[in-house]
Amino acid sequence: MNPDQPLPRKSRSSNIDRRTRLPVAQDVARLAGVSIATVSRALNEPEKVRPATREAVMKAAAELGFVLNSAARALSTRRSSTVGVIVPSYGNEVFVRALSSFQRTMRAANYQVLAASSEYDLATEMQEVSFLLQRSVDGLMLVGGIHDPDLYTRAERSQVPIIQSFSLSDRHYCVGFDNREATFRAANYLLDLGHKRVAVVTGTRENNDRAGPRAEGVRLAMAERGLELIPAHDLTVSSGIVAGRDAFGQLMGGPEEQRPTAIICGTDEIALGIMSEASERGVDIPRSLSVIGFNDSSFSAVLSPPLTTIRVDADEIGKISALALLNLMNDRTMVQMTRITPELVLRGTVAPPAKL
Amino acid sequence: MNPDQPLPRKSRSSNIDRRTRLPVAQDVARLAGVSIATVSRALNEPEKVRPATREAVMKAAAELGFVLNSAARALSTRRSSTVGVIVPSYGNEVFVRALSSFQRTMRAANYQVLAASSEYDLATEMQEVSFLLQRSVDGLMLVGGIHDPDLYTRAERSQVPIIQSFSLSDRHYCVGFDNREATFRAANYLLDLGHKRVAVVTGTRENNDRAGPRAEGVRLAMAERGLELIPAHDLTVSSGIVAGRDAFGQLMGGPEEQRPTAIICGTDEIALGIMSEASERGVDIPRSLSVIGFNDSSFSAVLSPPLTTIRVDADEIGKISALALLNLMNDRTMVQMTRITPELVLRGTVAPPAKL
DNA sequence: ACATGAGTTGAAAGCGTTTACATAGACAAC
DNA sequence: GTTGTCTATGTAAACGCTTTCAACTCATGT
Repeated sequence: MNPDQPLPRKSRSSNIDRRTRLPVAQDVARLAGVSIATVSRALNEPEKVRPATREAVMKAAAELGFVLNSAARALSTRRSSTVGVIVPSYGNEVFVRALSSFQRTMRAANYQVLAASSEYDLATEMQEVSFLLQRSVDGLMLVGGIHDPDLYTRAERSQVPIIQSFSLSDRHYCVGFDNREATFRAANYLLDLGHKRVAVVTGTRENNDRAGPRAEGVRLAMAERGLELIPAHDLTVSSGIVAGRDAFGQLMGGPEEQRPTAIICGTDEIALGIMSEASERGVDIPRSLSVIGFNDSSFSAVLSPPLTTIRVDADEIGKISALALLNLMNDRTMVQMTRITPELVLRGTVAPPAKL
Repeated sequence: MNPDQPLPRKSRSSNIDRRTRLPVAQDVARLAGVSIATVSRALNEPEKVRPATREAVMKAAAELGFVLNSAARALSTRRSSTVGVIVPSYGNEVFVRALSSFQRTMRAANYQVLAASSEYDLATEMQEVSFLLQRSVDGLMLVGGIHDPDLYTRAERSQVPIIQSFSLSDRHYCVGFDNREATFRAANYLLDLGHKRVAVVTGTRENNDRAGPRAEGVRLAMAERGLELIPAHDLTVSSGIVAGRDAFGQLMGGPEEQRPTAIICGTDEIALGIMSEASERGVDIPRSLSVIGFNDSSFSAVLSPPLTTIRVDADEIGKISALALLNLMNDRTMVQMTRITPELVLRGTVAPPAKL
């Protein structure tokens, strides 16, 4: 337009060089009449500077609207005050709840959390972990104990502690519960009521140490009573509500004397799918079919009938995991395993078998 | 133990000084026989270095297991490759969905996302934003257009672009929809069926530009037909399923001729609560009461009866918001407003009023 | 032969903190 | 008065990158 007008000096970065550069510690130091080191101390270790000095610094900082540059801080201290979390999926309410309380706890300790989902895929998870390590997170929370073997190596190399959640392990720090025992107890409850044909349907068991053991628990309980969990009654489906609907079809398709009289589900979503399909096909729950879910999702209590389910305190898992990780990151001693106890919540979807 | 043994030199940071220090660019440079500048270029702008050199660098980097230190990078470039998102709550599936697709899109562009929830509180939101700005996020996604006035000032000061979602604005970049129009259409659908007493129940409307307009839309549709949305039929509740149950009690408590024949809900969770309570009290949906939800949550289609609801494509909102923000952060031109169209999904919870 | 210029590379100056170390006072003990 | 101990502050060197600028290498055109 106007070639006479001198172009603004190109700044170093591609961003516009604003006259209003953000204030840095040096500016605060100048205004407060102290050195930059004192500014840093006043902000990070207030007890180490004389009250009068401290206040001068605080005042100057407030006046300028100064905020510490966290990248510089991270570079200097070699800690990012950031932790990473990888959950299998955001579609499962229980993970979101755990994530949420994990985050709340971390936030209170002045940590930021970077979250990602693996979509139940080990390679994706590894990729996300790489990304997180590159961001030099100070700690990592993972779900379950099955991961890319490289993951542990890499994390250790970067000295990033890992906390495992939702399952137990004797080789890693963990906050979780015994998945097998949970369904074992649920199955026993059904067997006590007289059920003989109990089915189990879970999400994918590949690289998953929650779903597999849940099926195991049922098998075990039945075995103890001389019953067999027949293959047709042991289903692996993709997770989610629609998967539950499909499962119903597969389980209840055969002749009546082969159909299960009760189903234990790996998630409440699957249970909901089964209930929905049952209602559509006119199968009465619980009179003709008992159903037990897992997780006690928010909707479970208000279904009709309300869903009997295995409740897991996800908030607790998230919170304790966070506290544990905080300990680990600060080289404090730390119990290796925290065991959460799932609780069988009796509601309206279980009854004795019809033919009893 | 052994006082003769010299103590290991105390390292600068409190961490243990590992013999296995992580490799830095300098190490790669040395191994590849090039300068550190070339390493940086090979990694960031491969096309600017001769193929042979590039490969030498890559090989050396791989051999050492080198990863860029993102804090150093951020400090140097003044960009963190991190964006922040604040949603009102993780308890609302629709926000989680949007967040998830936002994240996926950002991730593909090599950005990390820091997420937080405001719990529908402006002060909390502002606090989180402060925290995010301190982390020097490059961009911000917020839900709705009502925020602490400081928020915009501070963001602008840091030159952090903001994208608003789930509602529209002519003052800010936004990806959302017309909340009033959405319920307006839903209300008209009910009115066309002959309903005269339509109620509306939403979550908190304070500092919320989604819930308020949703109620507005109903009022407007009724007004156009000479009907009045009476105060007793216009409810604000805390969000969630239990809130829905309460709402049912309040709305259906009065004498029959004052009860609404249809209810439009601000979320599917509220609708679920209402349905649950209705079923418990023996009120037949849809014959005695029609219900319309909002968001089309995953469980809505499998309720019995399946919930008629206003579907909002949260994945789309998340994805487009991310793309928009990416444009903004790269000083690219950008449409100011992207309008998503909600869709009324007809299912089983609406029927003509009983007394027609 | 020489200037021109495009394409590569290296040296070095940041980026904004933290922190080891030095220094300077103040005060007590001798 | 000297010495030593403390405490509060300042100096300056990292931290590990990116990027400007200059230098250098080869073609290429004249």
